[in-house]
Amino acid sequence: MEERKLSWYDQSSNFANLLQNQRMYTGAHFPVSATNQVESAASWSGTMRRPLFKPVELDDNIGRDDDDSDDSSLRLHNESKRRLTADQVRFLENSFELDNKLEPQRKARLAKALRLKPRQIAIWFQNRRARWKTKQLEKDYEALRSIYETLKVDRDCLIKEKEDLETEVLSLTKKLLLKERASNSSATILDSEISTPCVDEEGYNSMLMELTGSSNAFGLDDIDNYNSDHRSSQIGEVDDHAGGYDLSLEDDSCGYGLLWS
DNA sequence: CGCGTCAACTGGGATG
DNA sequence: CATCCCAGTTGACGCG
Repeated sequence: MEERKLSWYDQSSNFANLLQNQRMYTGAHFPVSATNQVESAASWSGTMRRPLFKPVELDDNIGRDDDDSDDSSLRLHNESKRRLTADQVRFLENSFELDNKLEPQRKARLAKALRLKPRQIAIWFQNRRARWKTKQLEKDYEALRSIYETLKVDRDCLIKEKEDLETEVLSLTKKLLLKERASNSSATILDSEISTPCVDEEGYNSMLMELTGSSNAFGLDDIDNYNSDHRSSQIGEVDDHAGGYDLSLEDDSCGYGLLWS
């Protein structure tokens, strides 16, 4: 026990000495409130609102570093599970901030200074680590949840953007096909005098029917597939529409899904 | 009285 | 084997 050689240690029933030692021990600075600890250390239960630990007799600790000796007498026989004083807790908190692990020497030192049993110091540090871990998990969870929410919003925006782009692609493809077919079909109709009656008001409906008949040449199958995958509701709508024309191309009516949508 | 908090315990794994 | 740590639990206590 090298601490015994230190002058502060023999007077360790007071916080000021221990505070000094902690500064030396870690080189860290304590908050200003540490002085309050020193002052209030004089009266153990001065500001307490409920029953507190009766300070352990110093003799109980001397020469006994072992945790598990006869601490069972601590509970159940005595009035068990009394809270530590605010000053004790504050001091332990400071110590915990410096280092959340507890070496035997430090444990003994704290125990003497706070008039607690080493076992109590160890238990306090264990419980404190558990509380810290719980809080840390909560923080991590919140951080992850925040990231998740952000990513979700981004994802939804991207999906919407993708859908808009796909719609635009389809629209442009349709226009392109119609344009190409229009330039071809005018010549075709003139040449071969197609007899199929095309009752159209807007002109391009007839071209659509022709387009359907030779869809492969224009890659319409791909678009049909897309429609059957993604636009089934629209296809139904188109089918109703197409039925009105009494087409002989019913089996390929999917082709209109794209064009009518 | 239910609930939350906290000191203390238990049991098991890790380590030297 | 002694010791430490951790996860889970218990029991006392205070509060709304």
